[in-house]
Amino acid sequence: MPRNKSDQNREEKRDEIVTAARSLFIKDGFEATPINRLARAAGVSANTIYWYFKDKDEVLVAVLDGELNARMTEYLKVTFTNHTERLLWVVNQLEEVSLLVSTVHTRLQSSAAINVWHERFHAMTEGLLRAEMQTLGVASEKMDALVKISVFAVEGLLSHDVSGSDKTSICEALATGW
Amino acid sequence: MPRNKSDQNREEKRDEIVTAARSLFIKDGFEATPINRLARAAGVSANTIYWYFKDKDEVLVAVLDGELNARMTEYLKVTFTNHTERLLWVVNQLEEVSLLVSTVHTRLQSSAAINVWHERFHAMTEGLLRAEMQTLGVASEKMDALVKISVFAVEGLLSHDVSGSDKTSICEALATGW
DNA sequence: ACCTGAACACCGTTCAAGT
DNA sequence: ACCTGAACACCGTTCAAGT
Repeated sequence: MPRNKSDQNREEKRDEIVTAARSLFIKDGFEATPINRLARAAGVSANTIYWYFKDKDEVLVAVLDGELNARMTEYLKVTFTNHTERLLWVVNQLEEVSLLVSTVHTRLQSSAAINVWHERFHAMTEGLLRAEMQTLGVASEKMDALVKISVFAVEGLLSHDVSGSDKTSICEALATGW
Repeated sequence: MPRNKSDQNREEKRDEIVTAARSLFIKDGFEATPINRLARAAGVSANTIYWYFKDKDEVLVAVLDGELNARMTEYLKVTFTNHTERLLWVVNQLEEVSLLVSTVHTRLQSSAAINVWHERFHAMTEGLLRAEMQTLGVASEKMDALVKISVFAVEGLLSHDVSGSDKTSICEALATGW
């Protein structure tokens, strides 16, 4: 059943706002992008954004969903030769949106919407990681701990910008143990 | 040489502000504590705080220094039976000031003062950890990676509140390898 | 339904003026 | 030197009013 014209326009307009938000949030950061500037970039007035989104955090969630989708599509297309390489790929991808990552961790506490998104994201990535590590023969008693350690290490790499060689050796240590 | 009266009063007043800030920042959080409320709790007017501190972040740095000092004094008094126990102790200590921890990671980007403090903190804790792990016979090529992984894992535990049993198994995995 | 200009509430910080 | 009341700048959000 085809959408009516009004609905189409609504989605297009919403998308324009999200597109503008994506580029600004990634380049300048969520906190450094006032609603006013976002509105100007999207070609609407500031309060119009509140017609399409409940609040600024909901705009962020839309951006996050879009980015996650794009990166996941990419991930499924790549073939990795080993686990270290896979972890490094993830780190590099996340580094391109590192401002988004730190904003999520910041707003987690004050925004229920971001909190929910963050939990879903962790559940998903931990699930993928667990499946991958099972094929590598990680002992099942240490599995849960190692999965979380890997996720935390990747997040740490993003927020503490570490040298490239340290990044590599950290991913290697995660992949091969000690 | 004794301080003159004016200097004494200045330090005492400053301390009163820091004491009020410590309790509010830890209980409610830095972001949820407007300068106004802090001023009222300290018994001064809002702008008086700017006579003693350059800005709100500098108040935070004073609180962080005080807390770090207190916890370090405590740390040196405790004797640990193994490395897992030591890591768990650190996690528990940091959990008592978890709002401070997440605020530091948040304000890191926008405040030079917090950034400097954060770097010093990491240098110090990584140094302590490295020394400890050397006595445990960790291979020196993996040392740097393992130190950073441990720090990141501890930070992850704080910001993602994980179950108690997961905490234990993560610290065990960090201490005993995989 | 969709959009806007104007206003509101909040917050960190500064300024002119006092002692 | 120390402190204050008042004001400023900024920002997210809402409201009354338009089409």
